[in-house]
Amino acid sequence: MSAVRVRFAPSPTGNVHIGNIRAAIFNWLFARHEDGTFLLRVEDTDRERSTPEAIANLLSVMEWLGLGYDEQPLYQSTQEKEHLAAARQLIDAGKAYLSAKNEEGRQAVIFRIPWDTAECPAVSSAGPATIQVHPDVPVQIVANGVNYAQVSKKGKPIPAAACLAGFKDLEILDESNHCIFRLNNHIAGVLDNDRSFEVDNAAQFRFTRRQVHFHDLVKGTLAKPLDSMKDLVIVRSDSSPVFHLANVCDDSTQGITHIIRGDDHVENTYRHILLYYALGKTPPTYAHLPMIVNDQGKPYSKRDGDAFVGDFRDKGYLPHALFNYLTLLGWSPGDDREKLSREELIQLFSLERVQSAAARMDLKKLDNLNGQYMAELPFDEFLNTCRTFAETCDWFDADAMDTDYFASVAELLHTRTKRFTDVCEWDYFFREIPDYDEKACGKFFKKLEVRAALTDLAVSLKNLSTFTPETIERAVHAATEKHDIKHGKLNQPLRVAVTGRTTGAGIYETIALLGPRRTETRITHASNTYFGEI
RNA sequence: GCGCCUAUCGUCUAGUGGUUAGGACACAAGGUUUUCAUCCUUGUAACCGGAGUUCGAUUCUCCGUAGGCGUGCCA
Repeated sequence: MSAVRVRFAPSPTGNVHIGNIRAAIFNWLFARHEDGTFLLRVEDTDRERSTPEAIANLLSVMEWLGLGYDEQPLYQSTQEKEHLAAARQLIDAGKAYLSAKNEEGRQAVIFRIPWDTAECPAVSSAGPATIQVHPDVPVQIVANGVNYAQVSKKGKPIPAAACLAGFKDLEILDESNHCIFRLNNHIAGVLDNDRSFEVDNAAQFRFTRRQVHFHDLVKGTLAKPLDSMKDLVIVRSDSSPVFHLANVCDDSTQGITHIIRGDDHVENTYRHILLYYALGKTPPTYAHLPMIVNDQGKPYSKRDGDAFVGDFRDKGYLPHALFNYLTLLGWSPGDDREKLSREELIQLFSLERVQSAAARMDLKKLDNLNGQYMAELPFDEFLNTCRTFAETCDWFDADAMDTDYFASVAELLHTRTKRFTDVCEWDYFFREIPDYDEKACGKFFKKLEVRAALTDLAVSLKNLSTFTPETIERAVHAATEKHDIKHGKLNQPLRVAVTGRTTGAGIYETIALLGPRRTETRITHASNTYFGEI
């Protein structure tokens, strides 16, 4: 086992989303490829929204997809003491401070983006910088940062704020370029919260820009200037730890070496890295995955019901088909292979090959892949799952069901089933009279000779001594010749007369399965109902 | 507004400083199947725009454009 330790850290607040589970899959694949450890951490600190049902759903979805985790899952709610201790540590070290009191007289804990970055190798200088400032709005320099107004293109003031650390060596200049304030002269007092300043008539900031940077395994080297960051709340005034703190603490205690997550977290990463160093830890390696978007190219929202993993299971997809399809969203093995076994995926997976643009779900392609997996499913397994899905269909009658007959239907349709929900369309095998596609009836029952041939067939099929695909084929052939119909031109009318529809398995096999009685009844029904007047 | 990220057929993607820019899904045509589906063959279809570097740019750089993410006492 290698030193690699990764985790999937969902918050159990409802159904598991497809984008989430894709992150889980990539973590799992990376861990297995590296012979490392894959952990589950349940971020259940949102007590209002985290429910036992959601946790059960999460666990069942992971099991369904075969995403086995190593070690016991860590429930974040059990770590609150550790989180608060970390906050205490930061306060004691002067790296975090308390907010102003709220109405109830309580205070939040705020992490200060560090002014002194000596111990933080992720911060580097980006050279001198200037920002235009609107003179109408006084610049405030206080313990929790700098408040000022930028100048819009139209010359209007736009409120802005950033952490103190963003403005190393800050000089504030007035409109005639005179320096009217030097932060370095006052920084100690400001940080200690003894001093604060309000500077009028400021026109420009001149300072040394510093930035946090890290190397992302997917996106390369990324950086963010400190003057676009603000100090952040790490413990709310009700004493509950905030995501950023909890996340960093737990990743640290779980010994996570690689954080693989959606790229909506890129911006958080800069803050997390700063937190790691402030806590005396070294941050892990990061890899940010592109988002999965809906067929409109938009981010999935709660309204995209299709996006829950459980829905794919309910819609009759095979877990490995979904798994395989999801690996192809934002990743490829580098050659033309697409249908890949789990072993192949483990062997081939690498974060370096992950795409950085968002990927769209293509349900058609998923269907195709699912059909491929479906076709090679062992028949017993196929049959059992068909049975489960059939039970949800309105035509299914558990008491009256002939299991051998059901199995024969399943066998006949096995290779043409793309999803298990297709089973519901097998209704024409089980109803006495199926629903008829009237448009198809109009089209295929038009010719007189076809009607006559079908009427003949109702009788000749009924009188067959043995009722097999071969004998049926001969009977159809005979009727075709007798009524001077071209080869094969009776098959579709016959199919419509017997099944009500234009597609299905081979028609002889279908009729053989239905049996002589039902066949005759249906042809007669079709004749009476749809042949109409001459 | 500001910061960051992204951009190859309709979709998922491969790929390269010089290629007939490859594959898959979808779509279309033909073939096999006396029928349906499968299957086989073929076809339609892409380097976001503009500059620059270069003998040569889809590939490198810059500027646009479009989209995404972030800018919370949400996660």
